[in-house]
Amino acid sequence: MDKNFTPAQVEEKIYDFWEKNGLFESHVNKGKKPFCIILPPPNANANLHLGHAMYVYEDVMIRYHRLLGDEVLWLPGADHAGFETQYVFEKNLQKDGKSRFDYDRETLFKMIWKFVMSNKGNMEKQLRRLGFALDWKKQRFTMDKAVVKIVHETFKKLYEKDLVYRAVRLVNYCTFCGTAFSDLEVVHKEKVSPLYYMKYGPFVLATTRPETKFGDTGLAVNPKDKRYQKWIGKEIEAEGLLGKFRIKVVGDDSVDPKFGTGVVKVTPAHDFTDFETGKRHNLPLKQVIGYDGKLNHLTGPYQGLYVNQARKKIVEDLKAKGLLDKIDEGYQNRVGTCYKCGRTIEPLPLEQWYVKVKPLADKAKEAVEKGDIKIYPKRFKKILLWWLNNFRDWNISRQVVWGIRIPAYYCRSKAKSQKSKEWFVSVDRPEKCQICGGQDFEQDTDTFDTWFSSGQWPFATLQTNSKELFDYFYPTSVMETGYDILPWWVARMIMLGIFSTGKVPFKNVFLHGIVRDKNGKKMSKSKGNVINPIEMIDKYGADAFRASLMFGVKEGADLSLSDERVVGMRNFANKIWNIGRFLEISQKSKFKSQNNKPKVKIINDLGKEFELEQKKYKKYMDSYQFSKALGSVYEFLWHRYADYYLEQLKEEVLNGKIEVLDSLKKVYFENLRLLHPFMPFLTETIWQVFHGKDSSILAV
RNA sequence: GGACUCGUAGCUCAGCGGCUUAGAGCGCUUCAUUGACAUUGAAGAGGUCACAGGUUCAAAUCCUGUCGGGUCCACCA
Repeated sequence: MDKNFTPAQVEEKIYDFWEKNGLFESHVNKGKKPFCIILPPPNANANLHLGHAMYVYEDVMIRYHRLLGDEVLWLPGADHAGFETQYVFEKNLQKDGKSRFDYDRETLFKMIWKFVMSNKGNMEKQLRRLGFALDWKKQRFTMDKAVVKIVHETFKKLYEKDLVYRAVRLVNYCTFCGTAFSDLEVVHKEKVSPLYYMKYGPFVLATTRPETKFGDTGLAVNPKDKRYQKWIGKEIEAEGLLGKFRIKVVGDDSVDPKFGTGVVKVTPAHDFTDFETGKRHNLPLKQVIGYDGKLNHLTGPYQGLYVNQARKKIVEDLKAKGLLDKIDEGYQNRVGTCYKCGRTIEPLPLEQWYVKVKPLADKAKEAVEKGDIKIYPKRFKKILLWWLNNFRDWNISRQVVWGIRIPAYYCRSKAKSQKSKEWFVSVDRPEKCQICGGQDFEQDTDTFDTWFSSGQWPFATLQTNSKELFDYFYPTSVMETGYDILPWWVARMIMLGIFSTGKVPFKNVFLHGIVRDKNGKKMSKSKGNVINPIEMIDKYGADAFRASLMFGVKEGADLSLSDERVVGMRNFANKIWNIGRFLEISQKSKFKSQNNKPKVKIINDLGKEFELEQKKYKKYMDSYQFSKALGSVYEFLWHRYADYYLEQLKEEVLNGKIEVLDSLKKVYFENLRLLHPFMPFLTETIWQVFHGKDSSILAV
């Protein structure tokens, strides 16, 4: 053995050895206890980041259970990540001076497919570098034909059970990204928005969005507000920028008499609250802003202006016409922005597919409350239940090319004759219209929200492998992922999993924290504090890097990563290596006969202490306290075994007391097995030094 | 406005189903060392456990409040 452990020399070889010998593979084995984790599929559009490295928690569980002798499956995969990927791809196009509008749908799709496939390969290589014991033969991609089929079937089943519907509502639309989003993709930001007090006939009313005034179809006051009661139900006449207009006044409880002047303009097509108010009072929807973010033909001279330009111009014109009462410049409110590009979200009316969430959430809630699914750390249970209680219906339509196209169709000839589309849902493209016999179908051009497909991941991956595999491993044992996607992914997997299979998708949820920089700051490209996991592996080895993500970290808490942390673990790895080296050198040395008695008591103490360590370790591992498990091995091997016992027994071993050496070796090997889930490359390398190149610590 | 979380050694953090001198990693100080390892060993310095009350024989640990970070959610136009 060399003086130091050099990870770069062994990691690739060892991983190949594992993979070639099928040590990560799993089979249906009724005689053994199944243990299964589905890897959260990384997006196939970029390199792995530290969030993915945190899946090391899964590898720890997987390898631990393999060593326990369970039948273990860790199933890898990749997510096409619809909008996200298209966004990344468009950024690349931009560098070449192109945009998505330069290509037709099919060409664009093909280009992205190619892009994704090359990224996917790269991503898989990187997962291997982390040492993950994944069963590659069973890997899946969310765009695999068989997976897509399942997604289609789920959609159809939801539709048939009346849990999916199509409706015109206001959606969260990003006019830059060109698509609608679900509520979760909207980030509310605190902003200073001037509050404009405009004159509306006999009233003055306050608004932050004067440019939507052309879409006003009513005014609202609180019915209890004595100042305005007499106007309720009447139409008023007012002077506007496009001349005189008449507008109806309604009474609505949602109006706060203390805000502004107590009078609100109702713009049902461009404000979520107003949309609801409008519905209550039958006010028409008048859309004056287009999906391109510009004012439309209903706005006279303002047509063609972007919202911000229009606002400026309109305020000027209002002033000029004496229609502006005052401006409160310091007003603060929260504005919805696009989580991706950061621009203001425009609420716009659009017809979309919605999942009726409540019935699904109720079942999910029951499963969580009953304990069919356990959540670790337990504080997240409350948060999950909060979400399940507060989800609104889920818009799953995305105006994006890259994704699973929604299998909904309408018959063109029928649509023409009836002037309205009647949608129907079909897993495969229909051949003939069942009503008019027509064959000219138009498929919905939208694709599914990525989370709609990834929400089906646990059962889709298993079912597309084989029925036997599904029956054996489902519900899976643990879902391990970052707490930041609890509502996006975990909650939806539970809802869709129960809906589709009648069973929970996993029995336990373990959530890890976010990796931050050494000062506890969030990593971001703009701050320049992003750490690349692969670079850390190159520098210190995969084992040291992996251990540094867990050592001394409370489960579910955020982690501050620094080089110093990894160095500490690199040193630990080297220490373990050198214990092995010492034992190896000792066993090679010639044994001289000895007269003095071996130090029996110390050896017995070592044995006892090891037993205690083993018990602690097991307790920690079985209760998801992996950091403590690692800590107990660290403490024992370094500070007890090496610093104390080895120092005491060193001379005897070097002088050839073979029974002492054997006891030391026994405890050492056992500890290698305890450490293996955390530091697989190191422990396997040492194992093979003592047990032969063809042996594996995993195959004992 | 609601919820969650954190405030412990110079730094990053454990400990928090109450009980001995409050811990780790890194950093720092002194010493040691030519055959396991300087990616080492030994010894050590360093903390009013944010603050104020309360419960208790006993609190960093439980409760209440205050201050200060962080995060998530929320249709105040």
